[in-house]
Amino acid sequence: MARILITSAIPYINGIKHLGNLVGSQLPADLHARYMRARGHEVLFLCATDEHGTPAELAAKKAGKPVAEYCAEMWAVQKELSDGFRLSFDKFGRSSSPQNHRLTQHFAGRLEAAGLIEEISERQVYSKADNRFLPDRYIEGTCPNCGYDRARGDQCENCTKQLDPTDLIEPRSAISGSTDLEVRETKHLYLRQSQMRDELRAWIDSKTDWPVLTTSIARKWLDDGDGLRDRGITRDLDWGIPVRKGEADWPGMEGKVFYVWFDAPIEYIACAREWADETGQDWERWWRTDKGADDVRYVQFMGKDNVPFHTLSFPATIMGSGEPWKLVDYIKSFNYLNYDGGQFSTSQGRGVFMDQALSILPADYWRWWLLSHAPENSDSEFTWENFQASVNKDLADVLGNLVSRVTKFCRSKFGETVPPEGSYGPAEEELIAELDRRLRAYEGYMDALELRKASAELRALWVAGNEYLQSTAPWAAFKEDPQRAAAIIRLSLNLIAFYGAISAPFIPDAAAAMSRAMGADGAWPRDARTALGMLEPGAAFEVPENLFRKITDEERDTWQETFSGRRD
RNA sequence: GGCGGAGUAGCUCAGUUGGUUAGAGCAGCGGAAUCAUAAUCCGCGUGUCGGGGGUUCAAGUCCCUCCUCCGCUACCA
Repeated sequence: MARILITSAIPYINGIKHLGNLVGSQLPADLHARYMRARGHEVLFLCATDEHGTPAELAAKKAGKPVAEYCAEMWAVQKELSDGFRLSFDKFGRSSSPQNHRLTQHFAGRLEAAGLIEEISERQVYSKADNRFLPDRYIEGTCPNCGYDRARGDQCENCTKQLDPTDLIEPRSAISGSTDLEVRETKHLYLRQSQMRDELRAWIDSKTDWPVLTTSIARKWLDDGDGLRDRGITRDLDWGIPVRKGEADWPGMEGKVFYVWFDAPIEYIACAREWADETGQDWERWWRTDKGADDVRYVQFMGKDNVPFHTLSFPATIMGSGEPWKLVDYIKSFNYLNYDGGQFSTSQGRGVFMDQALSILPADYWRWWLLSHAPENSDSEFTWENFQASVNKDLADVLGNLVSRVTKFCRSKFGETVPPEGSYGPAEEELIAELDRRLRAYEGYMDALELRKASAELRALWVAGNEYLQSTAPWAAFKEDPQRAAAIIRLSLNLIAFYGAISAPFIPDAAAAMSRAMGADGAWPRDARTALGMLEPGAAFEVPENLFRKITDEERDTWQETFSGRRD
């Protein structure tokens, strides 16, 4: 038994996430957490909302609420949705927690003591009307290159030219439209990541088993241009973690807060403290290698856009502290899921969002499709036709119908108890051999975080049940040899319990229904032979409701139309 | 522009260090069965492996070049 620490990239507080966000981090993390728990490992699975930054402030303003109140409400919304998708976090925390305030300030103090913080005076655009400094992308104006009148301060979307806010002609605030802007001097703290370049590179180089996607992005940042650049870790905002040097004030930094990308990853640790404070558990044995965490395996899940922060900035923070914090052991990163020929878009409301998905169909339907089509090797695409086909075929026909035909046949011929008559023969031996072979393959893929292959193997395990049933044909055997039919059905009922156990990481609700109907505990099977002899002959079982319903062509067409456009 | 990923059957995708007739699921066609959510099972794949060139006894798999799509490009998170 091992101890596994799992974190999912923390979703930004600003609004409800779409399925592309879900499949790139939280959902595969949950699959791994559920699987590892089922295999008997001790798991701590953490996630949280990422609450600081300009977008949160603006969203709160738009909603007409104080930002703290807005975040608290949105946290509750996201929590409810993650529960709805059956994400089994041990703690769903908040980056605005007191624990994270203390820890973030602590890290800043340590980094300062280690000489890794530098104060830099810089000039930034300030909007008097908005009473705030404006990040580059919140400044709009006319592009000096192509004349596009809605170019942003960081880049012109029309001609793709990289810009500096001061390049813009007639710059205005993207927030209020005000042109009353001025450049002001402001002081910020920079994390001197460049000092740690060699250390970071050596660490990345040691991770030979990481996905290429992960390491190539990290190396690109290490080597791009003059190499890894220092990074500002403070902002002139009201909402955030006040800049402090550990417990002490930070002269000259009054009124400033830490930048979200500094405090957000630290929330991974703070979240464990939130969990510990609530449950009385020990968080240090998960996070401090001097206090028991040296044998923890730490796995992170994220979309590819988050990789630089998890391979460089956060490790730099941890290494630079000089304290024995646990570093990540494996980073599983994902490409993007596209939506029906284009991108999912939060700003345009294009695609399916978590709340909408659950209002249409239960979590298992989405979990199955998303996990079995996870964008592991390249971007992948969601289409309603594909979704309908997968759900109907895999879940309703192959798995759901198998449960239905077995339990209903048994009820009509033998009653709702496990028939004790008859014994297993060659057909059963053959099935057991195949199930064992496939179970081992399935476990191997799950261990290796090969999601698509794991799902294909699980499906093949379900298919093996149909093949067995088809070839042994208990409905025919019943006419001449009822005992033989009884043995086949007894095995098949055990098979349902077996599937209930091994399917749980993907489709927890249906799997629980299968286990419950068979009176099984859902424990991971040791091997097929043992698993297929688990149910007590003569024991009662229930015929469950159909596990999955099918998606009709009409529904598919309706949904395709509904979600093609704009949300709200 | 730079960096990275991808371009394989109608669709979604697999294809270890180059090696026998390039695979899976879905869809399609034919058949079996009728316990079941008309659900299952069996059989059927002549694909310029994006184009071109090269290395090799042998390339989807290595090298060069071109084309197309996508992502990132660092104070949005």
